[in-house]
Amino acid sequence: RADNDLMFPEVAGAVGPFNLNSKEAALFEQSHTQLGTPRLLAIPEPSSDNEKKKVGRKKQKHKMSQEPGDDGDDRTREHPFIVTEPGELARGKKNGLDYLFDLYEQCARFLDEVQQMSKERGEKCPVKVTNQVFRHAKLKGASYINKPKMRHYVHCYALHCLDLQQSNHLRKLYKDRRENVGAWRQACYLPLVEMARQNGWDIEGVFNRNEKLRIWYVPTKLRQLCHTEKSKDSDSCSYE
Amino acid sequence: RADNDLMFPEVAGAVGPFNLNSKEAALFEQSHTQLGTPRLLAIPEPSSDNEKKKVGRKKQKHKMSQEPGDDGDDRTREHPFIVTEPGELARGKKNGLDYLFDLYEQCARFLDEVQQMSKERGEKCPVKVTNQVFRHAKLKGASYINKPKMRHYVHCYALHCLDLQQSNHLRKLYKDRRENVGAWRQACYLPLVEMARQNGWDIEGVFNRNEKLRIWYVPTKLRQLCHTEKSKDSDSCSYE
DNA sequence: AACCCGGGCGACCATCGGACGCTGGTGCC
DNA sequence: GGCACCAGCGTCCGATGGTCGCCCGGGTT
Repeated sequence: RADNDLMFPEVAGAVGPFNLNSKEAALFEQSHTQLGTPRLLAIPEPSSDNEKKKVGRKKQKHKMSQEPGDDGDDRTREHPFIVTEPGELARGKKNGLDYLFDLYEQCARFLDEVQQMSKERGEKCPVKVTNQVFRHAKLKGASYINKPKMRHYVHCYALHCLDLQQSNHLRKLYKDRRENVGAWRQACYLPLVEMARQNGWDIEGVFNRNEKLRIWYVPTKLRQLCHTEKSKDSDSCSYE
Repeated sequence: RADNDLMFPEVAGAVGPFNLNSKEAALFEQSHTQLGTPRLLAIPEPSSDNEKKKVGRKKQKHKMSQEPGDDGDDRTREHPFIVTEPGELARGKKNGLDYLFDLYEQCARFLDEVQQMSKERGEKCPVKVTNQVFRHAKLKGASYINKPKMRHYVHCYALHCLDLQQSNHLRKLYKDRRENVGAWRQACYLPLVEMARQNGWDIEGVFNRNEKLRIWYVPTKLRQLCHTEKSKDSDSCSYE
């Protein structure tokens, strides 16, 4: 039959079910490039996992089979973030904000790779940091990157990209006040809402116009804040 | 607690679960504007349903409760398309290609509306014709628009947008040869692949550069064809 | 050592983009 | 009227964007 979309006989067979996208066949992933450690993890503030790098030990499965006397270093969970000022190294079992922001740059790099690959394979080419990118990052060994975390702090990174000055001030302020990360994170919204106001409330546009931000989805909460602020604005002056 | 993302007390309550997006609350939809019939359905070639417009009768449910002697006019399925040349009205219980292409323009209009609405509500604003747009079209009474159909013929519409001349020629050719719609549809791929070749195989870019096409996803089949043709190109000259 | 605070991220969910193939409309004989 | 063709579109499916809250790490007492 000629239909069922199998046109171009020479093509049909060759192209058919050949999308490695969704599983990213380990073949392609394991190899070389090693983005994770040499350049990237080294740059910012690796209080995280390369303190001693006891390499991968067995993954403890809920209190079972844990050598006694060895409380290991194969941490599963990343150390929590604390508010640090720019250039400051986090003390103790914590990670600083420079490290947090570097994670976003790493993701951008992983996105680049995914884009390159999908172009070579003739697949849909992602424009944003998608699930596929997180999966790719994991396969490349960047297990410290995960979706919920990255999405959680996107707007903090946004402020960092859009107004480094103000972002740095806020970090210093919240550090000196000994506020926790959650409080700092919340505080990052306000300056962004102000920026949106100055850009006709087009927060989407604000993101898209910035080279580094373009690849990140605007967080729902930020969009909502902009929306309600806009409404309050136009409420309070009853003309127009 | 201050976290759990409920910051800005005055905002939290007001904004919370107020996304009408996914159901499009009939309230907002039923009303006015009536895109469907007056301007749009009237323009092209409504061999479709307004021949007599016996308004909505009961939807027959698989041979049950059908007034005898009344084999009604409440057609469920649209009349199939036939290959028509530009300006030609389809004869009999068929629809012509001008009508098909108009459906795409209607979708663009529905997308506009959805974008307007989502901007007003501070929701994510779709850039492409998404499920939401099809749902909106249906709610607005354009029941003759549906996703599988529109996706099926996207590349035909693409040719129509990108090279009207060639599209028209192809239509005439296939009409004169008395080819069926499926054959014409298949034939539409080739000129597009050629266009992609002339644009560095960037079919995505070809779509995005065209005002009307930008809102449509590049069909998988077309992307795959471009990919395999590209491979054949570079195979056949062994240098580089 | 025990406790409690805070936040990392596993895992879930609604919805998405995408596709297949059944159903039945349609024209021909 | 009956049949064979073929295409419309209901309906499914894997994967996506987005989120919640459990679990436990870590600092404090």
